[in-house]
Amino acid sequence: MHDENDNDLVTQRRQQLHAMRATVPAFPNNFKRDALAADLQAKYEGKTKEALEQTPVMVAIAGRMMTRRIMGKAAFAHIQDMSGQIQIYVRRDDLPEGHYNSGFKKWDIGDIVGVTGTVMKTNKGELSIHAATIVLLTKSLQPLPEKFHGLTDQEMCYRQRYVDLIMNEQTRKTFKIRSAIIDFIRSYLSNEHYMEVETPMLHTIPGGATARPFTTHHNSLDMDIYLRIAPELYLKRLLVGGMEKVFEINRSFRNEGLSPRHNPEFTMLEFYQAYADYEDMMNLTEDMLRKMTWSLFETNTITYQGACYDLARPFARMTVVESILKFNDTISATDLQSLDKTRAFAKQLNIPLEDAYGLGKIQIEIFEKTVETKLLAPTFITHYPTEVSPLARKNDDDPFVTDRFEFFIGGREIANGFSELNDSEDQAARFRQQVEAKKTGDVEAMYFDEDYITALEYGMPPTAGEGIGIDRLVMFLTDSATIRDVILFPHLRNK
RNA sequence: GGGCCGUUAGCUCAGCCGGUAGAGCAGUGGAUUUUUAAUCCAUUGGUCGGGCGUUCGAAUCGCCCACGGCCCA
Repeated sequence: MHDENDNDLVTQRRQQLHAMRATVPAFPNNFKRDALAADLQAKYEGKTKEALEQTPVMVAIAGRMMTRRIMGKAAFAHIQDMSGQIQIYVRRDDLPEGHYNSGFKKWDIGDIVGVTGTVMKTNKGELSIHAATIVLLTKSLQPLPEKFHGLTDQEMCYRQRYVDLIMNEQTRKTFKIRSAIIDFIRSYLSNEHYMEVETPMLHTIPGGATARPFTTHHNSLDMDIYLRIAPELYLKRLLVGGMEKVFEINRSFRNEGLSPRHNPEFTMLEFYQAYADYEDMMNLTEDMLRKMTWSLFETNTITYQGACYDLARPFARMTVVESILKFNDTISATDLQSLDKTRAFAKQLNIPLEDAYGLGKIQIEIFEKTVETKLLAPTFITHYPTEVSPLARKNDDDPFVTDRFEFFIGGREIANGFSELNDSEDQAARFRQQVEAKKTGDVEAMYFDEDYITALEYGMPPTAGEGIGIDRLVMFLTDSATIRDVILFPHLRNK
């Protein structure tokens, strides 16, 4: 930010900084801390004021000054570091000459300081550091939001996440949990002997999902390329190569609208396991989520947006058709076998239909409209129509559907998995259907990926795979209403 | 895409039957050696999101636009 944009508060602070530059190194980097606020709280909270006075403990802490109360020749302030906050007690006569009046008293809330001193307790019982020295490590030029209400403007929280993180404990907590979730996934899969891999984000043929890609251009090759919409087809090439258990925690990109559940870039876990089927994936998912919640919260009961979810109980399982019947009294199982009757029912629900839609696609439209948001308790929905599952293996008993499931919790899709289609001839036929759909105007339909077919022709073992939406999972486990609350820098329009 | 709500000091918010903009916190000056939303006295600070219109006069009424939020598709 330039001087001409400064308000009075910034101008004052800039003047202080300029005055400081003239006398001392303004941004020193030689202060070594040896303690974190939360560790000190944990270690010394139980000690009495007297005990701490009898055996003084010297520590060095550093962090941002969040509050300050000056009472003449003594003052209190709170210092915030990555672990939490701790109070400091600063007395003029206990500091080197000049440090109090010409230093500390002139600094501002928001400044980053280093403090050495002894651990003490105040008369009111708050653990504090009695400062022996205090140095300014970084001058903050921008004033922080008000101490009591903090930053509440959601737009500002997203646009200036750094301020949100400084001010809001809940935001810090959400992203700590996000990190812990990803940690847990890595260790869980690693423990199951999965190998973490990295596949391209720049794709010459976007594939692995039905979605519109972002397009960009490679200058020296003079070719259009796409940001990946999913890593699936590359991961399955690795299965052909003999990597029998792989996973990738991937950023994928889809060129679609923004919503409380959609960000144009999002994080997915995809994992694949040879000699497994979709039921193995469901079992793994159930086990992993149960252990995850226990590992994170030491409970399997999760509160999300006021509702309670028990992940200890077995997750429900039902087919797409069963779920439609459960939530729609006015259509029968036989009707759902009939294209005409199902189409009429969808029209009754005001679902816009294309002529090209077959029975399976219409069933899924009905499912999304009437079932999805009602799947609150953890539920696997299985037997997705082959028409809408171009990469999934057909069911042996009923080729109209595939060996596929999606997982729902809180009315929201979290995961999608299936027994993989490893019949190269069937896959080629499915791709051709997708290309036809694209010709008739389906912008989300897939391209024909010849190299992927070639890979399958070398032989991919029977395999099952799954994708889990990490952002949505984090939303659920952090009680966040929107995806923007679980992405550090969510996409917003330019102001 | 449609509907509703919001945008006023650095932050959190009043003001909205039109009559020259206010509080708290932060800041500034002063008092204060155990405070914790510290306290006490004094005080600075605003293109009222942007534009156009109505009017003698618009933060306030109307229209358009931008950004955000919620709901619906």
